[in-house]
Formats: sequence, C-alpha cells, structure tokens
Amino acid sequence: MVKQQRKEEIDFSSSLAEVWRVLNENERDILRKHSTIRTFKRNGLIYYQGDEPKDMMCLLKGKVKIYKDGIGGRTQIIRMIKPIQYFGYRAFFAHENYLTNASAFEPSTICMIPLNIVTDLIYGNPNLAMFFIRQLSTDLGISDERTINLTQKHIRGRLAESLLFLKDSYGLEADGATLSIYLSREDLANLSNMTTSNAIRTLTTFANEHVIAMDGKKIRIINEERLKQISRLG
Amino acid sequence: MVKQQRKEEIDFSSSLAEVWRVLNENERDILRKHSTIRTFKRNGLIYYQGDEPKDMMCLLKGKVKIYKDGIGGRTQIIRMIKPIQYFGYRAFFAHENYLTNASAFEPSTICMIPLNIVTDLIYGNPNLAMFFIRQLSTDLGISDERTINLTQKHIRGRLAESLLFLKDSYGLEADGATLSIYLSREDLANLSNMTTSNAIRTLTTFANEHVIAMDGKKIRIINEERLKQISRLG
DNA sequence: ACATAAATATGTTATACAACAAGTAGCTTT
DNA sequence: AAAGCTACTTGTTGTATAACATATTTATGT
Repeated sequence: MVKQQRKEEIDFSSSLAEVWRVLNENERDILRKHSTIRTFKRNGLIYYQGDEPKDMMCLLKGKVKIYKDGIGGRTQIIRMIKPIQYFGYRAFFAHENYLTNASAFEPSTICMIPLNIVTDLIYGNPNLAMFFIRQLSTDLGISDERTINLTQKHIRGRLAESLLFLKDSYGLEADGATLSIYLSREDLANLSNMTTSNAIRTLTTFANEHVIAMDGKKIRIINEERLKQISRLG
Repeated sequence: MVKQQRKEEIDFSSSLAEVWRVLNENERDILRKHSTIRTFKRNGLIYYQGDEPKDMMCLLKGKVKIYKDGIGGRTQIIRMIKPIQYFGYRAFFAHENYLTNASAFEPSTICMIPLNIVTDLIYGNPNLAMFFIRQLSTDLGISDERTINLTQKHIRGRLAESLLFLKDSYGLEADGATLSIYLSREDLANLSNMTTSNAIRTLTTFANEHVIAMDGKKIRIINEERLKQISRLG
C-alpha cells in the first residue's frame, strides 16, 4: 500500500496547529508518541478506494488530491488538500472503508495518527470533538455546493471556477499572477468534470480572450474579475 | 418564515430514539424543556437559504426535501428526510447561514431543538458528539457519491437511481411495489438533475419497457433488478 | 359547474459536449 | 541523433439532452 516510511523530528506545535490548540500537554504527548511521518513521491498513492481507514492524516508539506473512480474509467477529483490540513478520517467515523483514493500531486510529507487514538482523545476532549464536527460540517457544505457547480455550470464556468479554486487554495507565485500549483491538463479536466481535450480547448480560448496566459506549463491569471464573472454566469 | 406553531404532547422516548439513547435522564429533561413542535403543511417552507440556523430539527412525521436554488432558476434536491431523522444543524456547526432550503413534501410534524442547547449537551456528552461526527461523516460520503452519479450517469441511470432511492428511503405500499411517496414530475426531475420534460419522457420509456408502471400519479416498480441494472450502467 | 390554473405529456429544434482521430511538441532512453 | 513515449493540441463528427412549443389532462377556486 505504501512506499516510504521514516520517522523524523517534526515541530508538532506549529504544524498541527488547528488540532494542537485544543489539546492539553498530556494529550499532546499521546499524539507525539503515536504519530508517524511518511513521505510520498509525486503521484504516490496514499490510500486506495476500499482500504480500511486506520490513520488520520495531516499533510505537512506538498499537495494531495482526493478522487473517485467513476463510470467508464472517468475520474473525478473530489477535494484537494493543502499543508496543515487533515484528511482520511471521514470513512472511519462513518464506519466505512474508503470510498475515495488519495494521492500526492507533489512530493509530500504526511503525519499519520492512528484513528483509534484520535477517537480516544475525542471522548476525553469535547473541544476536539467540536473541531471535527465543524470540519465535517464545512466540508459537507462545500460538497453540496460542488454538486451544483459541476452539474449546472457550463464548461467555461466549471474551468474558471477550478482555476480560481486553485488560486485560493495554493496561492500564486512571487509575480502575483502565476498559479503555484502545476496540474496536468488531465487533472484539471478531472477536477472540472470534462474531457482532457475540452480542458485544453477552453484554456486556449481563455488565453485568446486574455483572461489567462500560458507560459509553457504555468498558468498566469491575467483578468481575475473576468474569470470570476465567467464562473458566476455558469 | 414559518406558518404554524403549536405545542403538543409527544412521546420523546420513541420518536427521538437515536439521539435519545445516548442521553441520561437529566439531559433528556433539558431537551424536553426546550423543544417545540411545529407542523407544516404541504409545500410549507421550513427554512430558507440565507436564514440563520437556530434550531436543530427532527422530522417526526411527514417528508421533507432539502434543496438548493442553482443557476438560471434550476433547483437541485440535495437530500430527502424521512421521519426520525435530524437535519438543519450543518450550517450552524460550520458557522454559516443556511446554504439550502428545506420544505415539507407532505404535511409534516417537526421537533425543534435550539442549537445552543444541543451544543451544550455535546460539550457534556462525548457520545452525543460522536453521534454527530458519525452522521456528518456518513452524509459527506453520500454527498460525494452523489456528485459522481449526477455528473457521470446518463438520464436513464439518474432517474433509475432516484426511483430506487425513493423506494429505499420511504418504502413501498401494502402491495409491495407502489412507491409510498408521491413526487411531482418536477421534483423528480430536480432530484435527478434533468428537465421536467425529460423526467416525464424517461418515465414513459421505463413504463413501455415494463420496468415500472404508472397508475395515475402512483409509480409501481415492476422490475427492480432491471432498474438497478439501468442505474449501475449509467 | 364553470373558469382558470397547474401538472402532465409529446413532438421538434438547437446546442453543448463527448468521442474519436490525427498530428505536434517536449521528454527520456539507448 | 534516432527512436519512442507521453503530454498536449486541434479538427471533425455524433449524440445526449436542454430549450422551446403546444396539446391534453388534472386540480383548484369561486
């Protein structure tokens, strides 16, 4: 299931901040003792549809995509994870096996925390419980919103939305315009529910309309307002 | 925002079973004291997109749909509620206003529990916290699954799936074949992400293929296996 | 009972998008 | 440098489904 595994010193106090904040020193100790760090290379599989969920994961470095294999070989990217974000716990709490796949977009470092340890901590600390309730509630709202966007918007709207999403999630490079994540056209298509051909075609159209610019593999957002408008209109 | 409001005696111990089970007598008392019962008539609005969430709701009797207003006047039914199911709490826990609308399909009786009371109980009872974590996790899985079904399946597959969903959720009448929920063709279309015309057309096709039968407004499932097959193939 | 509105039904047209095909550019490997 | 592979690109065709139009049937109100 996994490639590399290796323990190393990490600064829990900063990197696991969100959860960390609600824990006391004793609880933090428990986490420290049971956590492991794993690194994944580009395109490395983190977990697989059908696997039994055992660990909660916190992405420390890198970028991760959560995706589902759909009908006729099609793939839909459900969610993307950025550093200091937790994932991999939904299936466990729902008493299910994983319904999604997770893989690393880029070389990534992930902290693995056994879910039974997390469960114990939840029973002892209502603030931690509330953290999960809030997180799941937020994600459920996003997922419902996404259903509408993917079913009701047209190709241009869906692609524009994906580009804005990538900007908001992973930010821009020093020039203040270039997306700091590189996705293959195929991944971009899988994120936006369209074929690779149409992702390419629509990107070209956007470039011709001077909404974006493409320097080789990199995408620069030229006219964000227009992009938002395209996303809004559908 | 609301039409009717009226207090009446209800049997909490049976009707609120799921949550009830994890509470002690004192906590149950708190719930009893603060709960109100409201009745809604057919098509009555329960809450509205943008409203501030104040109460968690438990549907005691009737049927409720949760839906979103989408692009260009289109509507998507996100979720349907059956008796003794809780809803209306997601937005509160995510610190958001409602992103969805809820309305009664049929005359419905709903128990309203102030969410700040629920929050207090969660802080005091980890089992209640776990109830919500499990529920939200399950719903998130369903929502992600739904995204795939609505985007990747064809019209026939989506409609077949909706019919099976209605059967599983609300069951059949005494004849063991007739769906015990009545949806307008428009609602059925909004549930399946298609136009009303196409919902009608596809129903007619199914009837011609002897997969279902239509007695006026009622829909009878004749060949469930075939329906499952249609749903699976997309 | 009648009028009017709403829901259901069916046919026709328009179009967004997938599917397919064929080619090019940018790499890695030998 | 040639060969091969993969990702990207562009054009063409086919089709699923929305949009529109118009009956017809069924509710609803006065």
